Amino acid sequence: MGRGKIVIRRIDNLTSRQVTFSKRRSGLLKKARELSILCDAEVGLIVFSSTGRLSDFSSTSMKSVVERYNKEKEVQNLLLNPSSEIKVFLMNNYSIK
Amino acid sequence: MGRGKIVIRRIDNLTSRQVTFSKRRSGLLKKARELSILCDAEVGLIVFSSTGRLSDFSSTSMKSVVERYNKEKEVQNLLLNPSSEIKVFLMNNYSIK
DNA sequence: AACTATTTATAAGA
DNA sequence: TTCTTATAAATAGTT
Repeated sequence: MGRGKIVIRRIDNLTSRQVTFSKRRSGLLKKARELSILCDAEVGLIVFSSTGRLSDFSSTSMKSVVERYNKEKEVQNLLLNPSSEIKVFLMNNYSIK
Repeated sequence: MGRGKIVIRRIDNLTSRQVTFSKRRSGLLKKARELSILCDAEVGLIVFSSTGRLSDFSSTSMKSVVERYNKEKEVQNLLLNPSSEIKVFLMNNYSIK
């Protein structure tokens, strides 16, 4: 989106990289916020610049988003493990495959 | 960006909300990835749809992004507390204000 | 920090 | 849901 098309690879020039970071970080945060509002989604976004500066957005709180993420990943891991006794139990007792 | 301009508020119609979610989620994940590559940034993005489905992107691992985030927030909290002895120590011994 | 030419994202429609 | 397309929005390169 701009005067020219670009290839998605690391920008070598430091100044250009910082300018692009500044512009795109704003855009990304805006779009994260819009998605959460428009679609009633829970969103957490963490960005560290190459110089280590932190930007973040969360529709609720980052803590709750991350906790929910960790819980979901635990469940996914259980279900991904074919030999998991818990998976077998869930398959046998619920509609989970 | 589309046939008409929209206001950023929750989309009432379920179908429209799901369609918009699908499109914008893709766009957001893409832009998160692009930012991390172009600008050498560490990015973590977590999205739960209104039905609870998880999407995520992380340039490194979500675990490391979240750990870095938590560390940074701890430091910020220390520095934000004016009476913090640690802050006073840092101010006196380093160039931190 | 602004400006704009273009690209990209996407809202609405098929 | 997938594809299309007109238009809005983002942004790359410039000033």
